[in-house]
Amino acid sequence: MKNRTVARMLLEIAQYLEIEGANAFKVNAFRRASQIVEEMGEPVEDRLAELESIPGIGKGTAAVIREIVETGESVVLKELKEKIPDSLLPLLKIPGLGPKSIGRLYRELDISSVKELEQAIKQQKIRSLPGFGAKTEQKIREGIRQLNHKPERFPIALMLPVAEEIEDQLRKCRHIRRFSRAGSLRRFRETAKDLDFIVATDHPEQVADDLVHLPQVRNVINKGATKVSVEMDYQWPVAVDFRLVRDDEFASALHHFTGSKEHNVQMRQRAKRRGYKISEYGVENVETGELTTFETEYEFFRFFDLPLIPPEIREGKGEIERAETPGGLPQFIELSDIRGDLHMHSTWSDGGNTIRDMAEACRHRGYEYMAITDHSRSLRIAGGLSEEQLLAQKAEIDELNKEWDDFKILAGVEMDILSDGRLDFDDGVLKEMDVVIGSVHTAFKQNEDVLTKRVIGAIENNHVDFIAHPTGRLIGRRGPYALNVDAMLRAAKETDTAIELNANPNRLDLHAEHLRKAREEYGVRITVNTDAHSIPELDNMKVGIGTARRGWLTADDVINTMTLDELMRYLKRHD
DNA sequence: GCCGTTTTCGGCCCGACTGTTTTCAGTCG
Repeated sequence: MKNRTVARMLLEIAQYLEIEGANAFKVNAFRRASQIVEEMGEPVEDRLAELESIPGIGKGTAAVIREIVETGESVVLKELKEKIPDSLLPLLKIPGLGPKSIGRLYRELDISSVKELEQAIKQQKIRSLPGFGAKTEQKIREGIRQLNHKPERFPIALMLPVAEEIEDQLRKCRHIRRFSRAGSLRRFRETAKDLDFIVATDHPEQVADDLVHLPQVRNVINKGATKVSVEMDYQWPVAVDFRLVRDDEFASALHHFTGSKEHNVQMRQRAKRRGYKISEYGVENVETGELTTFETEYEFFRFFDLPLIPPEIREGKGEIERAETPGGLPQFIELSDIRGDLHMHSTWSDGGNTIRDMAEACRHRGYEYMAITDHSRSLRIAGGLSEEQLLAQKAEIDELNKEWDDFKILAGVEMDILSDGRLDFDDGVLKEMDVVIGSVHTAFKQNEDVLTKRVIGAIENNHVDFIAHPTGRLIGRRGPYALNVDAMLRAAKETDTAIELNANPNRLDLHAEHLRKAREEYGVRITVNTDAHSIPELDNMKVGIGTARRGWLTADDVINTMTLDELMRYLKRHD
């Protein structure tokens, strides 16, 4: 029984209870239990004896978990399913329609599926219900339409350029004192539902007018003195919220709308214990009613005796507790710690720019080194290099390196790990290269055993320095292949081989949870690289660093923060 | 259902917005 299955069943219990109209806190208890099981590092069946000692799990939920693990079923869930048809659950996804309304629609109009709901709307049955009206009916209709036509969340690769474009516009707006992105994009979550911006201004009405006239606005959802919601026209309609606040409210609003929800709940619980109330406007002393505001988030956290908790780790996953321990939070990696990019392509294989252009671009970014790592011979579709071409390329790199004394190009290769587990070049070639990357580009469908052996085989080769985009997933398009990540990390630790965090926003691979595991459980070295196929893609390092911070990484965990000398010693350690 | 350096009972994060209402419930973030 997988943790995911147990979590899924607990969540279903929560959803049925919610529709039934059960106590909201009881619902929340099951939802929380579901999340705890989902995020548990080890199999839940190994922890059956100590379930009640986990915060958030008590007598009730522990009994249900044990029952599910031991019998595969839950009596509670079974009984709920008999009372409430499972075809009601999809209705929970309709925006604007919540569990209370769904419960009433079912009990009073006998509606038990999206189809029946659509029919009832057509027959104008909804508006006849007390408390519902014509507008609500239309809102539900619109909600169903959205559900069918729009992905729920957009990948960060799509949202980042949109956010950057909006920020360019905001910089040009008059009457704006300062602004910041907020929400899940500020936390560098890999997908986002919408975009949030906090805007400080003394003239909210004028700014609101300017915002609804931004070029890409296609639809104004909502326009008031504190909030402007619009839909912007990109590949899909993108929902964008602007919160207009006074300058002294800016820090509190920014914290509030950056979230995550779980982080905010924990901060508010902490405030409450101390006799304060946190809102988006400031911190209120419950006894005196006095409101404290802050110039910056740093001051906000300091008010609660905490260091600044970076947005990227505000997920309610132990960051507040860790900040309080004597050691405090780690010193998280920053973009300025990166001294070079160790994975990129040139016109020699499928890249768009020459080696010289890529080098100048890297030097311009303040790097001390970079590695050219074009594809190897088997990857024909990407113009993979033969042995001879690889050595010729190395000669070109040696020539180029004479031009700078403050910068060095390392000669590398992104070598295919073939489907039968062999490597694309033999050791004689590999030992000539400064950087050797092992990558899986074929036979993604292999089973876990075969695929994991392929990757570990590459790790065990003395010349392989790191494994690129280890799980192969493409966010929103293709899931990871069946790699046993724990087994890979163990092998990487034993051989002191690094693992890549591929900074391409379509990949972000390894993802944040695996990175945190790599650091905290295995102590594996990571390398953050862009895998750039053209100069602009070198800027993806920003997203990579955001993701590294989500994974709680420090500069010491990442090999391309080393000086050139340190790095060369590290790369040579096996040769 | 969960939880307790104020509590084993009585709380459980907070506010805005919307649509339906004469004072509020539901939904959302």
